[in-house]
Order: sequence, then structure tokens, then C-alpha cells
Amino acid sequence: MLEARLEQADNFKKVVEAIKDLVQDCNFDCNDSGIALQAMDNSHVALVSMSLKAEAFSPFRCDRNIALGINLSSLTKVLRAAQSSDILTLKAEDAPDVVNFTFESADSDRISEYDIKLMDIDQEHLGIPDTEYGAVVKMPSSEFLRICRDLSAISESVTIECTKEGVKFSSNGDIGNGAVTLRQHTDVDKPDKNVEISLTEPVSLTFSLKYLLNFCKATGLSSSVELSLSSEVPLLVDYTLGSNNGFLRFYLAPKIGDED
Amino acid sequence: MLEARLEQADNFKKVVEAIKDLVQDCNFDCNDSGIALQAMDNSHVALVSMSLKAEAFSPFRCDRNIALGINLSSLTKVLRAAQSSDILTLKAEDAPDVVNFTFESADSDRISEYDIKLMDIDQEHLGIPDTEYGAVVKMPSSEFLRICRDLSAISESVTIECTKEGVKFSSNGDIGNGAVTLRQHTDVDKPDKNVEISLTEPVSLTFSLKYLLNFCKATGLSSSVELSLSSEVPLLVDYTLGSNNGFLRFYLAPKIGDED
DNA sequence: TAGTCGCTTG
DNA sequence: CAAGCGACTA
Repeated sequence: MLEARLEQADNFKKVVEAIKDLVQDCNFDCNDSGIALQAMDNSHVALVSMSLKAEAFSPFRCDRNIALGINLSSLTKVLRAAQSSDILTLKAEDAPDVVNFTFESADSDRISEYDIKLMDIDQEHLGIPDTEYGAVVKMPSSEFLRICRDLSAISESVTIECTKEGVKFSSNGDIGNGAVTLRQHTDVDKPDKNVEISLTEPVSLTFSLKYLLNFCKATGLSSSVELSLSSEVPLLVDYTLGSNNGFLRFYLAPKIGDED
Repeated sequence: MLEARLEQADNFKKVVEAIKDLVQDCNFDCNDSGIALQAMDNSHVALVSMSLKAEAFSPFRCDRNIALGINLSSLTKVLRAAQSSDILTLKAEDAPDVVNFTFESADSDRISEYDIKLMDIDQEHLGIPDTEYGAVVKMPSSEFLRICRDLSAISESVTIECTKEGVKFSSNGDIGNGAVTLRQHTDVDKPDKNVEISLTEPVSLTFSLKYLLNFCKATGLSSSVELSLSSEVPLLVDYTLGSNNGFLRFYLAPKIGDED
């Protein structure tokens, strides 16, 4: 059986909120090391990969590997019933029909319990190659959100250009053009504001802002985000969850004809 | 003649907003003790009973008993013209064709006046038996709203089960099941958050969430709500208006086949 | 289907 | 105290 208790229901809510617009149904793969999820988005352009390590929970118990096939829209409905400071406990039998979510208010005077029916989902298991990226940019997640939002007023797509000078996000559209350039900088006092660039090769790739904005729903999960780019390889947008208790990663194939 | 002056138009607005979706036309029965209203909802499943005591007004004058038959949708339109902090005055002759609403801004710089035509409405007077309920639950009205909302994501109906341990709201639906349990608790520091249960007999009854959600439009009128239940008797959902100046009560017949 | 209002969260 | 998200209304 599976039993996983999370002190802050909020974290799980945010993870689900961040992926529910990309994926309809997916398996939550549970084993003794934690809970993981991998899925292509509905239009097969983006890929989501999430991991919540066992250490994120206390306690965490999972006797056998089980795949919980859940409809994310049902899950969202249920999670809406959780106050953010509630304690969330996830339970399932070894060959389950349902997964059980329990939300307890901190003072335990209110207990909500929900069962969600499970579904069989074809496990199109997606090997994600371990790529050596030409450029890795670490920046504040709020900054990334801001840039995607601002540039989406200009165009549907953004070109991310990484050189040793910095990273440049630019869009060209009908009303004009826009570009935001970040230079690498580190400040020990405000590590959250750091922009760090590791470059082995300059890159310039173009992506759909609609998807990037979707990924940005994970902003609340981590103060920083890591963008990894290489030519002709999907962009990796990586949010590391607090205390390194897991991650939420999005992959997005570049647009082919470059500029819009 | 009738003349009733209410310091806060807002309260009257909220009362009307809370019932306008249940009832199309109804009589406002005015006499020297105040203004009252009773009506079945359009589908004859729910009953609304409102009372605004004379003390809620200052001044209040009503020489003869009069029934003001008003179309609630017209009334709503007129009341929308009132700012929430306006002073509302309601006037009618003894054998009136119209009822007059006057809204004055607090500083009296703005006076709006509306006449609504009255209609003859068959006074199907509804004796509401004075029931001794098996269970009475007093809880924060916002909590009740929250529960009805959450569970309506699961099903059309909710079963309310009252035992000496607490009160349990549960729903079964296609995507799964949900239940919220509240234990009795009182905290003198936060009386608004109290959950108080008076039980003479355990009860379990099922109701339509659509109607309950409708009743919840009265949430803004009172920080707490009282649910009274007995087997095979309509549920009473009771919002006491501020300073005990009246009430807004809803009655809803239980669903027969219990579970959905 | 779009805009407004209220509620909840950070 | 301000912003974002969700619900309800027109």
C-alpha cells in the first residue's frame, strides 16, 4: 500500500495546477523512492516530468510499485477542496481502484476526505535522453515569468539567445519588437536574484510563448528556474522543488523556421 | 401607510439577491411588527421565509397590514441602483398600486427614487410547523459555503450526517467520493469559527447541492448559519440577521432515495 | 463569450 | 496590503 503525508497541501496543489493545462490524464508512478510523473502534452509538443522524492513526505510508505492513473481535472477539483495550510495524505491500496486524499486542518477540527477513481493509462514510457546542453541559464523564476508575459504582448514566440555576454529573449511582432537581455551576475546577499550562465556553445532557439507561459505556472514552486538549451534539442525548463525534494521539468521542442 | 427607513441599503439588497433565483414574484407582508415574506421556490422544493423586524428600521411605521406583491427581478434591477451605504426608505399607501424606494447617499447629496408596480399574488399561505429538530448545527456560514462548493465538484447532492461526534457532509460521484467532517468545537476568542452541535437524535439526510448553493447567497448576511435536521422533514438553513433584527430561512425537502 | 466582483494566498 | 485565480452575471 501507499501512504504519503505532506505537511503543506499547497505544494501538491501547485504542482497539479502547473501541469493540468498541458496533460489531461496521467500516471503517478509510486515506488519506495517517491512519486513521479511523465507525460507528453495533448499536442505532443511539450513533455512534463515531475518527481516528488520520498523525503518530501513524512511519513512515506510505498510497499509496491503502483501507477495511479488520474484524470487531472478531477484531481484539480478535489485539490481545490484543500486549504493551502492543510495537511495532505495520499493513500492507495496495492491494486487500487481509487486513490484517497485526506485534508486535515492544522487543528484537526476539519477533515475532508476524497476518493478519486483511477483509470488505466497506457504508459507510453518516454526515455528522456541525458543531454549535455550547450547553455544552461539559472535565473529567478519570477523574472522568467515576467519576460514571457511581457514578450507575449508582442508575439507568439520568443527567441532565446545565449552567449557568454548573457541571455537575450527577443520577439518580433506586428506592433513592434521587444527584447530583454540579462547579464550574468551573482550577489551572495541576494542569491535569489542571481543570473548564472554556463556556456559551452552559443545557442539561439525559438519557442512558443504559449507553452512557456504554461510552464510558468510552476513559478510559485521555486524561486529560481534553470533553462537548458542546445541546438535542435528541446529546451529544458527545470524547477527544483524546495529542499531538493524533487523537481518539475518541462521540455519544449524549438520552432523550426526560427523567427516568426 | 407604510414607511420604513433602513440605514444600510446593502442588507436589503443582499436579502433580495439571496432569494431572487428561487422565487419570481412574492408578497412582502407588512404590519406593525415588520416586514415578512414567505414563498415556495418555483419548483416547489424549497421554501424561503424572511423576516425583517420593525426594530431593524428607524423609523418604522405601518398603519395597516398590507401585502406588497413584487416581481423580484424588477426589485433587483431597482436595488442595483442603490449604493451599498445608501439609506433606503420604503413607502407605500394603504391600498397601493406601487411601492416607492428612495435611496439617499449618506451625505444626502444624492437622492434616487423608484416606484415599482405592484401585482396581485395569490397568498398561498404556508404554515411552517414548529418542528423539534433531531440535530441543530451552528457553523460559520463561510464554512458551509465552502463545503457546498467543494462537494458540488463531486456530485449534485450531499448527505448530511449528524452524530454526537460531529457533522459529516458527503457526496458520491462519477469522479470519486468526497466527505468533509466537522467536529464540534468552541473557542471564545474566535466565536465566528465555532461549530456547535445540539443533538437529540442522530440524523442522515440527502439534499440537492444546487439548492444549498443557492441558499448560500445569504452568506454575506451573517457570519454563522444554523442547520436543523430531522428525519423526513425539510432541512432548515437559518441565517440570523445582524442584531437579531430578523432572519432569512430556507427549507429544503430531503431527497427520497437517499444516496445518489 | 467577456467583464466584473469577491475570495484566497503571498 | 496587493495580486492572482475563480465564480457569477450580463
